[in-house]
Amino acid sequence: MDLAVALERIKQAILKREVIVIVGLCEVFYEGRASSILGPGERIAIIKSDYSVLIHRPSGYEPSNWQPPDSKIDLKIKDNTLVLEARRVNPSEILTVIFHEVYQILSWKLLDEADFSMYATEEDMKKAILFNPSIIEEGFQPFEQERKLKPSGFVDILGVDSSGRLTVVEIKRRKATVEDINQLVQYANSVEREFGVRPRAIIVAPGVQRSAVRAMHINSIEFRCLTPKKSAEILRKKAGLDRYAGLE
Amino acid sequence: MDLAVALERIKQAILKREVIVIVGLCEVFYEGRASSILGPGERIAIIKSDYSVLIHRPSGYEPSNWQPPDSKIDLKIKDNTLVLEARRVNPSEILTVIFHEVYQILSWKLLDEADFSMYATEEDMKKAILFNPSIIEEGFQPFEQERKLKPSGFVDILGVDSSGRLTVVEIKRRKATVEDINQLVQYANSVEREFGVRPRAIIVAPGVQRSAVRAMHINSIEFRCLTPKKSAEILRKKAGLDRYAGLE
DNA sequence: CCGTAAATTTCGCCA
DNA sequence: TGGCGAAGTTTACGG
Repeated sequence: MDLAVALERIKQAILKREVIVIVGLCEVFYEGRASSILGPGERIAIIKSDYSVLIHRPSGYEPSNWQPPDSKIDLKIKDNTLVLEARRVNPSEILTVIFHEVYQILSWKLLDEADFSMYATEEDMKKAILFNPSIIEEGFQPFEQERKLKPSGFVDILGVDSSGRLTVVEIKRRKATVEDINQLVQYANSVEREFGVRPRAIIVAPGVQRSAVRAMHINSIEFRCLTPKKSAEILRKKAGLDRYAGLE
Repeated sequence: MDLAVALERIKQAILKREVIVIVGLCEVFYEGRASSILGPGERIAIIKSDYSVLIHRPSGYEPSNWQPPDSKIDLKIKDNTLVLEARRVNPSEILTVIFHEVYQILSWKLLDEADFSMYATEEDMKKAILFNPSIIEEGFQPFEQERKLKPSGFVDILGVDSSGRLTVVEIKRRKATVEDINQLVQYANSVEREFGVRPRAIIVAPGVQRSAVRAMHINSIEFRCLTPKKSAEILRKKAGLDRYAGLE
């Protein structure tokens, strides 16, 4: 495909706020927070309506190179190549794609206003515990969420157990790591400094990594098993009850 | 575009190990480690040669949904829609894309064997320090890298200073956070338990977040400023010297 | 704009 | 295969 024609085609599509797919033989250079060089190869470049740029190789989930939304896009012909530059400031970064050949250019005005809903997140686990605190243990009463701690950090849930003892709850949607345990210990320390009493500290997660079990026991951290999926089920049941209540 | 034709076109392209781009109006469902629902909208689906699948909305750097390489891809016509399923085991996950309309299907056999080279990584920072330890301080002598610690974690560089004192070095390519400081404190504790002496602990990074400065001073962590870019320059100079030595 | 933490994080290394 | 940590992580949510 003639590069001058390609350039004009891309410029028009950008003006029309279309999503553009460019297929061709290119080299890619990136300079910014890091630097990278990718030698010649056949790839797909995507310029989205929000001026984000993606370079995808024929394999792999991740783009080899990219520029996030609102990058400044420049196009030019140089030395019989089509040069695509996408710049960003703060951090100052530049992505340069040099097309030696362009096989095809496609563009579409795409309309996509749909909501994206995600379930079984850590947030859902927290909601499930707040809806049914006995997941932690019988008599547990949450009284605060996302409490900011003195030096830094946030407690997921702060509450009291059936005997009135202050309890710190940390939630993870994946197996708890030694880092997670250390973090919870820090949080418990902060809470102790602030409240003047040593709180119970409970990690809620689908499991605990083997290497974290030691740290858990040493620091008297307790564990409750809860998966994101189970939490989502609890919330679905709650939603059903709410709807039923609404129909009465 | 006729959906039966679209289906046949995609199947053929998969057999030929081509990279496929499908543009159309679709809904997307994901069920696995989490769940998500994305209502109808116009998007680009990409099936790569390695059987990874990406769903890209008209904006944003990240795909709204995806399946990593080696997913099992199934296609069928159902209720006047084209259904694309990409399954994965371990973790068990399924991505379902329901196309109500397919505007265009494109596919190419792409050849891309080029090496991807990244510079100014944390690894480069470590190499720069090992090449020129005076970056840490005059007389610093590294004697081990990536030393495994007892409960968990790795020390980037272990060495001795000019007075022979054991020194732990942690490297970060970005401003050090309070989490990074805590991690280094844990590492220093581990090293102290193992060697029986309290080591110096130095964080090497382009800077320290304001909130982390307190934690740094409290824990007697020292700071040396080094950027990934500066490290890459040092390594380039070294490469130049090596080449020069080779020519002599 | 900084700080903090989640993410279907992915990816690569190494035991 | 699982653990471990980096990443140009990105993104979202506060203050």
